[in-house]
Formats: sequence, structure tokens, C-alpha cells
Amino acid sequence: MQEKKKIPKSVASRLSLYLREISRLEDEGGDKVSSVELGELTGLTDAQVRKDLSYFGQFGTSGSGYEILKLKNILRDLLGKDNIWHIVLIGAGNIGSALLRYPGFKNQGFIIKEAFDIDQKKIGKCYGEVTVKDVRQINDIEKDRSIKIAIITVPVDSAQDVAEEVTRYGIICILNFSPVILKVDEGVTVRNIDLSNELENFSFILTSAKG
Amino acid sequence: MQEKKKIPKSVASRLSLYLREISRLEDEGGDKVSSVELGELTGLTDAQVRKDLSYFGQFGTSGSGYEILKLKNILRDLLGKDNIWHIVLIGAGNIGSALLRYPGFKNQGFIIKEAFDIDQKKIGKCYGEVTVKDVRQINDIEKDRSIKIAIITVPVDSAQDVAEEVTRYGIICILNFSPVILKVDEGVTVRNIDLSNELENFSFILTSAKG
DNA sequence: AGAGATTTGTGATTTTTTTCACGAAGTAGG
DNA sequence: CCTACTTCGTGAAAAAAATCACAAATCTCT
Repeated sequence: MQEKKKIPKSVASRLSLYLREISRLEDEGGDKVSSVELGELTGLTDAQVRKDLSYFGQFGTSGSGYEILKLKNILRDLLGKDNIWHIVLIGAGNIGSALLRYPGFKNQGFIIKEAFDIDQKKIGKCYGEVTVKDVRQINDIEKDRSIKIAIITVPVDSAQDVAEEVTRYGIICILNFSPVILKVDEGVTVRNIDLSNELENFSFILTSAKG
Repeated sequence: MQEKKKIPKSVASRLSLYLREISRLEDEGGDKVSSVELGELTGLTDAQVRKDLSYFGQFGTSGSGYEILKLKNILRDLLGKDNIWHIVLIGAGNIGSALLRYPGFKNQGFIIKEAFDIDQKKIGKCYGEVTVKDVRQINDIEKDRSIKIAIITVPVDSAQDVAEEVTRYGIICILNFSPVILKVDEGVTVRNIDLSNELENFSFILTSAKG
């Protein structure tokens, strides 16, 4: 049975989690895994695991569980893990430069190909394997149509401008660390990572718990 | 008209966003704001804005909108913004040290009070205003009962251990950057920031779009 | 091969979240 | 004060997500 139905957003956002735990099991020499076990590893219920996995075919075996290798391959396939994705990063400040140095991306098939900043002090610096260029040269990325993903780590005032610029040059996925809602064209996906937001959520929890 | 009903999770996660945009409007000298306008700023529909705000009282004015100052104060109150929250950070690697240097937290009332690492090369170093201590001294935080929030930026293998340790010493909110699901006691809240996860989500989108 | 245990796959149900749509309240201008 | 216009607040409806619960498939053990 092929892709039976369209995979819901909620399920899609968990694929990565499943793959991570499945890969871990494989590394440990595992062979099969049950929905209960996978649920424990991912913090989900067994029913949810089964329902999620059922969206992309039926390949579990009653009585024994899911074959790890098979499941891994399906997840890798869905997530396009055989591709290598090229990324442009704009803003080589604290967070930006940390991401440039972060080795975890490369292992996962994500390569930061270009980095830009507006600050003369940062331009020319090399983090990890990338040299920071002047943001005025950002249209360089237009030549390299393999770059579809941008990471934006610029101050809040320039984030919208940067988003508009990179989408003009072929970017269709943006990981935005700037605390602002980016307005982008249809067809462009934005995911926000807002650290203050996360902390304020704690603040809310801590505050309401006290009351 | 007090807290009418319990605020749903989905709404709680947006409070921070509302406050941010409201504060921005206030800085620009705004006075009133309509649900339509606030919807545009937050990327939500006007209906959702009204519904959300209705969870914590009715203070809009038909025909003219919401009073910015009033709304701001309510949101600040809900989010406990008059408090200052103390944080402990464990793992002063790429991301960890970037967070230590990041000035944005302090402005928002979040202060990283202590930082720990296991690596002798990092211990003793000072980032921002915090000096990294030896993780073996982590029980120091038990003395300072004002620290309720931990940021975990350690490698995946040690994350669970660290989580267990800090919760033993009074932490009840954990911001986890490590790509692993932390098992914590009831009453402890974990929020995960998983960068590879976010990128893989893009990978999924890009892959399925191609098909 | 048969009995009992395990585990999947999935309709049905429940819960949560979002959207709709409209009455009521308020504004503005003459 | 009246008319036309805006905008809120919210029940009701719809959509999305999670949970339940159980028949059917498979496994294990003797």
C-alpha cells in the first residue's frame, strides 16, 4: 500500500523524531521494535505511534512489531535523507556563528554553504568551514540554485528585509531565529525558533503555578 | 470577569507573541489596536485573536479595539514579567556559550546565573557575565532556590543524566537543545529545541514537493 | 498443530483547536 | 439623536489531533 493518505502536519513534525530513535535502536543492534517501545523512546503513546506509522503504509507485523531497517528506510525516504541540502546563513552574531561551527548539521546532510553579515568586523572571518561574506553580495546565492534553505540570525529590524531578499533569490524554507513574524510569499515555509518565547512560556507556567 | 476559564495550551503558547507585538506597538506610540491589526502582526486571523484574548477577560471596546496599555499589562501579568527568573545552563559548547553571551535574555528578565561544563578547557572561562564552573559542583544550585529553569546544551549522551541531576536540585523547567526525549518526573516541564529536527522538516517539505 | 500471549491496524470516539458568523456595543459625523 | 460603519465577544460549526478499544494477524511454546 503506497502513501495512503496525505500525511497530516502533526505527523510530519514527528517523522524526524521517529527516525532519530529508530536509528539509535539500529546502532544498538536492534532488529524489531514494538509501538510500545517506540512510544517510550519518543514520549508518545503506543496508539499514536501505530496511527502515525499507518499513514505511510502497513509494514508492522502483528505479534512482533516493526522491522527496524524497513522502518528506517521508509522514514529516510520520506525525509529525503539521501539528499544533501545546502543552506545559506545570514547574521554571524552569537547564535549565527555558533551554528556555523556546529558539526551536527553536516552529519545530518545539511551543509551551510554560504554565510553573510553586514558587520565589517565579521566579514572575512571563517567559522567551521565557511567564510563570512558581505551581505551586499548575497545575490551570489542566486547562482547556486541548490540552496533552498536559509537560516536567519540577524537582529529583529533587518529580519524582514533579509527574508524578502533571500526568497527573491530562490529560498523557499526559512529557519528564523529573529523574534518577529516574517511575511513571506505563498510557497515559502518559515519555522521560528524564538528563545525568549520559550522562556516566557516557562515564566507563564511558573507564574500560574504560584497562583 | 476574572480568569474566566483555564487558558488552553495553544493559547498560552501565543501569549508571548501577543505581548511582543503589543509592546512594539506601544513603542511606536500606539494607543489602540484592533483584532485585525494584531492578527496581521502575529500572522493569525482576527477571529483567533479575539477568541484568544477573550480567555482572560473582556477589555476590548466594540468599534475601536483594544487599549494597548491595558492589554500589555494583562499579558505582562499573565506571563509574570515583573519577576526576574534565574537560569542555570549546562554545557558551554558552541550553542551554550552563544546563549551565555546573548544579551536578549537579560532584557526580558531572564538571567543565566550559573553555567557548568565537564571540559577542563571550558571551566573557568567567562562568557558574558558568567564564569563556567565544573559540572561536579552543580549541586551549588541547590542552595539558590530561585533557580527554577535549566538550559541543557550538552551532548546527547549526557542530557538525560543532567536532566535528572538538575531536577533533583530544584529545577522544574528545562529548555533542552539536545536531540533526545528527556524522561522527567511529573511536574517538570521540558521544551525541546531540536535544530536538526527543524531542518529535517524542511527536508520533508522539499522532498515531498518534488514528488 | 493448538492454546495462549503479543502486537498490529484502524474504525469510532473524544478532545482540542480553529474558523465561522452574527448580535450587541461602540464610534463618528452631521 | 439618528444613520452608517466598526469592532468586539462568543455560541455554534468545522477541522484537526489524540485516544480508545478490539478484531485480526502473528508469534511462542509445548
